Amino acid sequence: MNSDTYQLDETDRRILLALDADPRVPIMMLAQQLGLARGTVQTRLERLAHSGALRPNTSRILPAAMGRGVSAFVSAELNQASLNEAIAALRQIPEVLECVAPAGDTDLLIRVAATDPDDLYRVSEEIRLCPGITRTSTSMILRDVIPFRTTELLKKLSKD
Amino acid sequence: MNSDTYQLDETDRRILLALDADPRVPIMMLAQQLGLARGTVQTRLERLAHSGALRPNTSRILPAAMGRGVSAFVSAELNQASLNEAIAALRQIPEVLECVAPAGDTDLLIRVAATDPDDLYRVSEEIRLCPGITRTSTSMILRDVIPFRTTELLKKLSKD
DNA sequence: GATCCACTGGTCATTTTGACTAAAATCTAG
DNA sequence: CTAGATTTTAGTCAAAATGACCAGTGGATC
Repeated sequence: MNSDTYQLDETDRRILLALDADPRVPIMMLAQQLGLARGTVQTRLERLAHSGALRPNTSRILPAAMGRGVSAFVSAELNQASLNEAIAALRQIPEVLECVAPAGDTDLLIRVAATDPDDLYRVSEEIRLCPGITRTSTSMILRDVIPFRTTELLKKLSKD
Repeated sequence: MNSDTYQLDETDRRILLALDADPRVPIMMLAQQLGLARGTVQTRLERLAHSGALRPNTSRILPAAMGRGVSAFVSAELNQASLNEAIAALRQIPEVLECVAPAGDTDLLIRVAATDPDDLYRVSEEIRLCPGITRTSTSMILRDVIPFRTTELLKKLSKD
């Protein structure tokens, strides 16, 4: 099963929404809250976990609590022949929180966290030195306006 | 207590790292794995939860499992006088997964999820019509190269 | 030397878990 | 419409985990 094929139904969505409020809530409470049998919730949760419909888990720690209060996006252009090496190298850099490949001039958009502007400079240098990367451009994140969420989308699905 | 002041110690990091593997693991198992008394882990977990060091929880569901297989970044320029209205309007759009304010020409960088390119167009239109937003530019995400993670950073802290 | 603090290792009653049932309800296809 | 498949329910069980306690220990700080 993979995320491309598995589609959530209303029950899945309700479970996930409830889990949104507290990810460690006991299954029994969930079942009560949702008016489902415990076994149902238990089965659904197992199915979800194995379905590939969930993002890989990451501790919910804020970079700021690790002294990494300075975040930025680094856009990188690269020699596309060495894409895979570049990615492998980026994966080794702990300050790289995330990386996506967008369409357009920017080949890779990399999210990083640093302790201060100086450290940010160091990290972006480290990225620029990754094999295949030809150019980078760094843009500090001034404010986290809407933190990542899927809740609203889940709610929307439930409505229609 | 807030995320700016609270700093993790080695024990916190070990707990978070263990929680990384399985966010719903029982406290008792955690304590065993880490060689700590149960009470200690219990206290730490409570403290973490109230410290503001954790990101707001979001269900780990992948947009793709909600039929939102098409992701994109929408960069928006705006009349900065109406920043707050713009943000409030964006928050209402379920397809908006995240939004940050970077330094530079782009005032807001908005991450969206859509069902297909057509839907993506609709969403970016919706964003363009938000109060104060003067210009948008949409760039599809071709590949999620490194999914969001803080694990490596946590590990790095533990090393030095 | 006294005080504070976090951690330990222990208790307790209560709740939750995982792994099972069998029966009812719901879906699906011929 | 009906037979078969699948899900959900509601129930069981022993084992484990929970939250809320406790007194005792060891390290810092004053």
